[in-house]
Amino acid sequence: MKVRDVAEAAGCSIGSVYNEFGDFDGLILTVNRETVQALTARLKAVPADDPLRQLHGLADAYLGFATEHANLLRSLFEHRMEDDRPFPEDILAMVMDAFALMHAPLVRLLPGRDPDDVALLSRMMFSAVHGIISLGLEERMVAVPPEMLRERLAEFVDTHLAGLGVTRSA
Amino acid sequence: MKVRDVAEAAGCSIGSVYNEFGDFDGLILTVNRETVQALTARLKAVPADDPLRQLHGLADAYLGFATEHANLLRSLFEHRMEDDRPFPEDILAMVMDAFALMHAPLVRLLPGRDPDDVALLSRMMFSAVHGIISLGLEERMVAVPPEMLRERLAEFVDTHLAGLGVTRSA
DNA sequence: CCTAAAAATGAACATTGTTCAAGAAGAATC
DNA sequence: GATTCTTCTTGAACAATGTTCATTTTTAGG
Repeated sequence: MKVRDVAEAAGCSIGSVYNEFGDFDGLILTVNRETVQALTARLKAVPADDPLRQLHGLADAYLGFATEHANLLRSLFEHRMEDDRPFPEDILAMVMDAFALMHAPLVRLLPGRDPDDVALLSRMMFSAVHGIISLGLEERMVAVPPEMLRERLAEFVDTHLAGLGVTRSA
Repeated sequence: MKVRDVAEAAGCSIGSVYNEFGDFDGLILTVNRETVQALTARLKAVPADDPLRQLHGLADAYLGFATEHANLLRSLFEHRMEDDRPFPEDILAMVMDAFALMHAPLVRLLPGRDPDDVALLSRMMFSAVHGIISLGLEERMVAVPPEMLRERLAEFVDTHLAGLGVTRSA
């Protein structure tokens, strides 16, 4: 993404882009905000009736979004602020909202556990799924091939839940 | 990293940097090669006597390397080639060598399984661990806090192995 | 209409990757 | 040692891109 391209696409001058977004970071962050919102909308569309089915649905929805918008997700997770400025709070809050959707079903599946423990478990599961998907879609390095990603991701979720003591029959 | 800084640090001209590395990509890739080699050396230092202890050791070594050289690992995994040129084969091969160290103990722990299956499982586990560590060290977004990363990572490995049917007593 | 505030503009600047003609250094031959 | 040829090194100049800001244009108020 280039400032000049944005200006041309918007039919305005370079200066106007700066008036609107402040600087290049502001431009990127605006895109990232829309990315989080689009992702959240997609995750919210997953049925929440059965927690196990919901977890699989969320993983699948995340995979779908990552497949269709690989660049946007990379921008969201890999962008570094200029001059070590802090990451905007509002984006963090939006990501947390999206994450809460993944946290909820795990809480239901592990009713006996310490809530703080479940919070860390869900963070870990999200990071793991994110890693599998993002490396898998890179098609380089050590990665699960994209065409197998869907079923293997489901398998991963099942395996990990089994390790946590969740029985599939429930 | 800037070409001019490299030239100054090396005590030569800008042109000499280009004679040596070709272009900016060549410079980055040279750094990435050293990164893979350093990582491999570190992983090879993990004792291979007991496969379960080895897996934990490898995860821990990976975390240690990522903690000490966050920028190098990011460069290795996030760098995109200019002009969509293909990723160098030799680096891929070196990464595969490093990865084989993680694959081997899992093969020993799952002797009954189809080798292709174990290959995919180990890729998935590596991607998962990579995701947990890289997001965790970012300290932003949904991530496992760095100070808890070590023990939680071990817990993750145990949980996933349990899900795969590996008993800790062995 | 006139004036003041607000917004838009794009030329000019700073940084950084890249090129390449010119010069320096070295090797080979006599 | 001198000459020539080859190779290496240099850094000025160029290209691409983020950034600034004095100027111009537009809008709003009276």
